[in-house]
Amino acid sequence: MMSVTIKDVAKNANVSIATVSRVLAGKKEAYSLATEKRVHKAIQELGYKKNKAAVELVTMKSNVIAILVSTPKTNFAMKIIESIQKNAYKKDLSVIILFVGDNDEETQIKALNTVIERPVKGILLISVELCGDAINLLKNSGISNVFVSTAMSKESKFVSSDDFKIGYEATKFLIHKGHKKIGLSSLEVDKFIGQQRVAGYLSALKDHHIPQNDDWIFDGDYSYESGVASMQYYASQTDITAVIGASDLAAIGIINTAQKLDINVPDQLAVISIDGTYLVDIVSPRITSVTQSFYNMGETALKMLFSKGNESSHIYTSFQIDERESS
Amino acid sequence: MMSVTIKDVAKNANVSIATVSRVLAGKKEAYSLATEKRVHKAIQELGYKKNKAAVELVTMKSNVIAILVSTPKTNFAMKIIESIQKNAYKKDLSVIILFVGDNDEETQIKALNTVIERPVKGILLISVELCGDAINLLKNSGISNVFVSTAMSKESKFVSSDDFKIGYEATKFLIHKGHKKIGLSSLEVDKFIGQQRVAGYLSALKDHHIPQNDDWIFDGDYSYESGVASMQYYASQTDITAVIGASDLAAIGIINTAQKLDINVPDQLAVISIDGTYLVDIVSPRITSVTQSFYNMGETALKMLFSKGNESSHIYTSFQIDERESS
DNA sequence: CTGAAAGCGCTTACAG
DNA sequence: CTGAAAGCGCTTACAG
Repeated sequence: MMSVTIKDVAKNANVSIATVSRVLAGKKEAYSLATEKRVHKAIQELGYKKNKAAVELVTMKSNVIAILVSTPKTNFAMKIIESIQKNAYKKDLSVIILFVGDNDEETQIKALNTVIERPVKGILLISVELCGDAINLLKNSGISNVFVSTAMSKESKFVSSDDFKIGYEATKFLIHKGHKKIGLSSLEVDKFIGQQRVAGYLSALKDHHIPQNDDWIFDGDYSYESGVASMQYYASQTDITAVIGASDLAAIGIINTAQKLDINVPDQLAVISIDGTYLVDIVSPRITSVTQSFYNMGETALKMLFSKGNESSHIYTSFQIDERESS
Repeated sequence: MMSVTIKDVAKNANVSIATVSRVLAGKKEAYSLATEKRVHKAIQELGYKKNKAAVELVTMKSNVIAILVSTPKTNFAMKIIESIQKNAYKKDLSVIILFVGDNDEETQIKALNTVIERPVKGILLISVELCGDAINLLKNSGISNVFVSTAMSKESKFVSSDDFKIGYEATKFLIHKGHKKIGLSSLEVDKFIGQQRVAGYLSALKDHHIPQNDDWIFDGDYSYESGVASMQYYASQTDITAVIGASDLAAIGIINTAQKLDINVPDQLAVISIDGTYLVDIVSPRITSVTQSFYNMGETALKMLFSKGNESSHIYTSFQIDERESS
């Protein structure tokens, strides 16, 4: 199928292609009303669509932004994507989405190459920690980029919650409820976010003069299964009375396993989750959560992508604690 | 930042740009090993990346496929997208994702225009019913397309579950459990999928000589809230003993509301959901479901997109009933 | 095995 | 207000 080009429109409207291009671009001063009408009529008649590839080639830029997102173990990434998508749409930006493995250098490099091969306007990376070579590739590309939800290194732009503060506030909340033996479950303790939350957790304990216990911190991957495993462990090896689930799904795993073990939530075990997606409201008991503002996160990331200046600006989006039935 | 082009590589490797192009394309017969090595070395040194926009312009095709997906009310679309994404990745295809309103002609047209403006290889439409003008736009574009999860009209390619059969089998399952008063909740009764499921439901009742009752069918939109509303209605206006939730979320809404009303699931009310995503396993009671094969659906859709021939081929992916605790 | 050249569909100074 | 022309970075017959 031969598609209709700017030439066909020009011929039909009896003007030059330059004029058609100007009308298309809306350079008002550059053509008469009569011309404009003829061109629009021709476009209508022929069903003409601009060829973006040609435009991108000649202008060396595009209105495409790329999202790299790690294959979901949790469910919040979708919310961020939705937010980015909606806001991008308003600004006439197209969105390319690529899933990458979280610690998989090969897919990271491949995805980045795919993206860099076209003149994308910017790259958003949602909860992916980039491997060494991938970081260099991204830097050398010179393409504006923002890390979302996961803070990378100090030299990159990122928007996320303040995970230290999340760890601190979640812990403080449980302490104020009278708990002294508090678990911290299912986070990746050797990754940036995990470290921040652990640090915040420990800091809260310390500030309240509560002794810490390494056995209370359960390494995991934010998944439901990880929550299940942690609860089995906690029940058999510890005497905690409260636990912070590092994600909603992990918290649900904890609660379901507790119920199976005849441990009443919240009476025998208080649970608070981190994330606060719709899941916390549809399970029973409804889960008290540290609720992150994912929608705002996506919106902010998009703004940062186009903001001039500081290449290492960090923005923390707000979070709040929503008390429900599990604590 | 001036990026490096094929010219730079040619100069560095001391060959023509035609040769560089051939090496890049891997046309083995067309260059010597020595040349190949020099070119690859130059590419390495300069950090050259092909400009996709130029390639697309000259070849008039791309390896981009577009996904239009309706703004999620349910949670299964993500599974389909994940599947498409993974399989596309293997075939070196990039994926553009656009969210569109379900009955929103404006966003549908805008999204389609965005997509058609570049030489995309194909368009996948996940659970979106296209409005009239949008349908024409898609057809006239001449771009290969497949509807996923929602069957459109008979003239388009689609892959989905057989929703008549789903309605039939879900109903039969409950009948075999001894139920005669069976609700069908939260589906859009005036859309294609809803109609199919209703028809299957009625057919199963008829085949088993069970009288139908219009009051048992509750119009909705597959959402959690819709499930909640239906249960309030059923409890006050009907005496059903079993109900089919049109999505997992709807079923969860039904169950949570039943519990609030002191109606025991499954003893006083049996519940079966349609979808069978991970949600059915993390709530309590775990929900018996008609489990659709979303992963397979995405995979199949991608294959259909590139299959020659029949422009109106339909493929039904399989489903199964998984009995759990809610029935 | 290799290169010169045409051409893909646009945009944008430049000249009028 | 308008057009002729150069050029974006590639691919691919064509000719050798």
